[in-house]
Amino acid sequence: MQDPSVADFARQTGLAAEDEALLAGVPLFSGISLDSLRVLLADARVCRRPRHALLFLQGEPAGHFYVVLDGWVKLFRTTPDGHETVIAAIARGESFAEAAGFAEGVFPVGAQVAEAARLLVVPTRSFTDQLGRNPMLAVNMLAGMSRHLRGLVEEIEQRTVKSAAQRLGAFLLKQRPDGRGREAAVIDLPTDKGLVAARLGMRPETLSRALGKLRTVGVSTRDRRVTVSDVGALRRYAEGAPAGAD
Amino acid sequence: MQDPSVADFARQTGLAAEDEALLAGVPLFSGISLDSLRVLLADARVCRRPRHALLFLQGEPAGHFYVVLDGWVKLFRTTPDGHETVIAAIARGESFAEAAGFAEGVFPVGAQVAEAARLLVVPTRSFTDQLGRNPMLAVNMLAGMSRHLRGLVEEIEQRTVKSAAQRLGAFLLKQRPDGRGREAAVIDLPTDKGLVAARLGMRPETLSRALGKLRTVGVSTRDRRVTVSDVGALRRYAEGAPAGAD
DNA sequence: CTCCCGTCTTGACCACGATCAAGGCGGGGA
DNA sequence: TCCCCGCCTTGATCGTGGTCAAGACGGGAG
Repeated sequence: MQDPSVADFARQTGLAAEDEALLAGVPLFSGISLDSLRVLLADARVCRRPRHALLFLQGEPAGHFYVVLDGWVKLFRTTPDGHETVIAAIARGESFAEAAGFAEGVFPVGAQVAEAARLLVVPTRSFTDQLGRNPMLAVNMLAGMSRHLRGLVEEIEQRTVKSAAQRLGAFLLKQRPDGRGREAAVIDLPTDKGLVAARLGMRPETLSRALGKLRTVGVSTRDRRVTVSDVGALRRYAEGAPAGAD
Repeated sequence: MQDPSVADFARQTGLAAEDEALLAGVPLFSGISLDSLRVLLADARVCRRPRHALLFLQGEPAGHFYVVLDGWVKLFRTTPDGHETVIAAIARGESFAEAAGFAEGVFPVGAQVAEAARLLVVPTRSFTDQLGRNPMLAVNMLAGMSRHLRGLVEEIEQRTVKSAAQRLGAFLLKQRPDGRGREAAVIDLPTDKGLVAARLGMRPETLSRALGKLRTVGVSTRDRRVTVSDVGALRRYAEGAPAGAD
């Protein structure tokens, strides 16, 4: 029972039905109804990019921003002395270069596909046009952003309060395809360990050692495949006090 | 040569002329013209509160948010085991509880005046009303917020890359009343050292030791009075590599 | 098959800041 | 006047994670 305009929306943008649920969950869009989202994103388009594809370079003029529908994207900055530092690793269901969504400018970092990706590309122009036409939409978006801002700040600040192993545990639990459960689980890391480490704000060596520590709570690894023998125990460890995992 | 409406604005809100410059510099309002700000804040009011005054408690319904025009405000959360932890220390020229500005809800933390304060109180209702009436204003605000978000994240992340002493140095330089200069300077800490430590994300003991380290670049302390013998040297230290301050 | 290279792991070491503990100093009240 | 109680400083110790260095492992090309 679909409104024809919904079908149009899907056809024009290239979005699959299940993508809409994902979009509704993007932090940037929290507080915006699905109907409003369809209006806001009428001119957005889906595109696919293979691993290692360059999306844009630092300093390039920006006329659009992105939502990751699938895959991973790496944001990086090229240091004066040549090599690149990873600024962030963007996962499915997250947006990046959002600042380019509200005002044109230049991209402050470069972006490269780390795992073959499906991306939603949103042009700045039509996005701000629609926001200007729907004032309450803009206000809702402000509300969502300020909530998001608080969350982000808290998350980054707790990088000091949670140990590397705990953060890794929380990350693993987020990757579980099936939402709930208490028994065993097998998780395939969504990207290579180096990038997972960057995502968690640690060095690859530290990630390796963190995986080692998690062995005491029933986590074993082979290449990218992680086996959790007791999800409940891992959850308790990830949320509990940094030290004693008894 | 002042527009009469400007005078009205000042009379109604209780804002002094020099406060407007401060407001224009508030991160939340970056990207909004002064004229628009006057509209947006028409229903805001200035109030004074003495040291230790409680502004609101965690969980209270929120119908307004604040801008600090003078003084300091401490945000805290009361832990289950009784005593409070400082979440943030808000300085002159910063806003807090902004999330309450876009949608009513409850305050997620408590707020107490740490140094006698002049505050601008902005009612949620009239604020969102005005935003709804001026769509481009909301869009500009979104642009400002997303820029601010990036800045905030970067600042917090560099808590890992800069040492405690460097962060303290940068903080001291920000406190200088006179903008530029290379010679000596005397700086009075804006609040007690415990709160300064919280502001910089460190323990009081660490602040004390950081002041000790700064002695090697010509910084001396007596109570709240800090004397910098060579501002340039301090700046170089604060911005340079974490280690060798030779 | 062998060589090479990139990814990952492991070990040794170190710097930083948190924590615990012990005092110094100063101001306010009885 | 004395005492007490904040605030601040200083010392000793410790856990965490970054860094440097050395291999292990696996896949692809020659």
